[in-house]
Amino acid sequence: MPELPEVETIARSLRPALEGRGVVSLEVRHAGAVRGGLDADMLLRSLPGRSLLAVRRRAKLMLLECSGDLILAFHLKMTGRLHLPAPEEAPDKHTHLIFHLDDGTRLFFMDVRKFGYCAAFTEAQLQAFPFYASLGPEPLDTAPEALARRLDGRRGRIKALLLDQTVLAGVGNIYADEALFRAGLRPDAPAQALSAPQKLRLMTQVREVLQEGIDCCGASIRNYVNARGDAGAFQNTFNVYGRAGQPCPRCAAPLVKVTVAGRTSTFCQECQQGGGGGAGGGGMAPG
DNA sequence: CGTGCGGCCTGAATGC
DNA sequence: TGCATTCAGGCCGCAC
Repeated sequence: MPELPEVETIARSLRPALEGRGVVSLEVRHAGAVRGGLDADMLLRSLPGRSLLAVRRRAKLMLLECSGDLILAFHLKMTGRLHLPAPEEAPDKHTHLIFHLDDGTRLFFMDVRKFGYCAAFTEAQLQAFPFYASLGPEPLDTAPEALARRLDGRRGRIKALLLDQTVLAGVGNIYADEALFRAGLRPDAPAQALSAPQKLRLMTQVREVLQEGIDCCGASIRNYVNARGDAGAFQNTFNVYGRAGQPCPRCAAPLVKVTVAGRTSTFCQECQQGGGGGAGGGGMAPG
């Protein structure tokens, strides 16, 4: 499930292949993959002949900036992929869009579960797109103090806020659980019970875990690979995600699983606290 | 304002 | 072996 580090990794693998290329044609094999902005028919008519100027990432969105004020925004959701196939590679049944480029290469948009989408916008339409317009700050471009302040006055469980893309952008279930472990905070801790140092430590750990994810080229859970098909390595460093029942890497107590904000959350009841207790509580050494 | 749930969608894993 | 159930979860819409 591509979160910020995975989308960033894919962007980096797409850049050398796409930037400066022209789009010759588009094949729409599943019209439902095109949503928002222009519909599939309009995109089919308007895309050919444009150049791909830049590959950008915002939150978990991949943005392909085209000539003539057109931006393709891809959300990969859980199982979406942007894939640069080998010349002989045939599209499978999950390949919904095929972009044919002027050097004879192709870009596949694939998604087994069809949650993901490609939406085409003008710059002004993108800025007005509600999901895009409401996105919070990029964690890696924002000081941890400023990120921590975005939790001030917020109620609700801390993990729900980490996953709320309007609070901060790009964190999903994996990185939320890992950051909470490193910060020594329970996922179900009430945000209003956290001290200022706890909030700051949490946001510092959010930034660290996202940066380490990028440095590892993402986490390969289930099917994630970059556009060239390479797996990431961050999954090898998980402390808690997907490890319910296994020993805590810090204290060896069995990790437990709870549901917070409708998502499975794994944490250590010994090492992760609820927020109220002493300010002295355990800070976690990373990794 | 916040919470919780169903829906979207399919394949892998699990259960009987 | 085979069929049914559960789980995975980003985001939205809705009820409370």
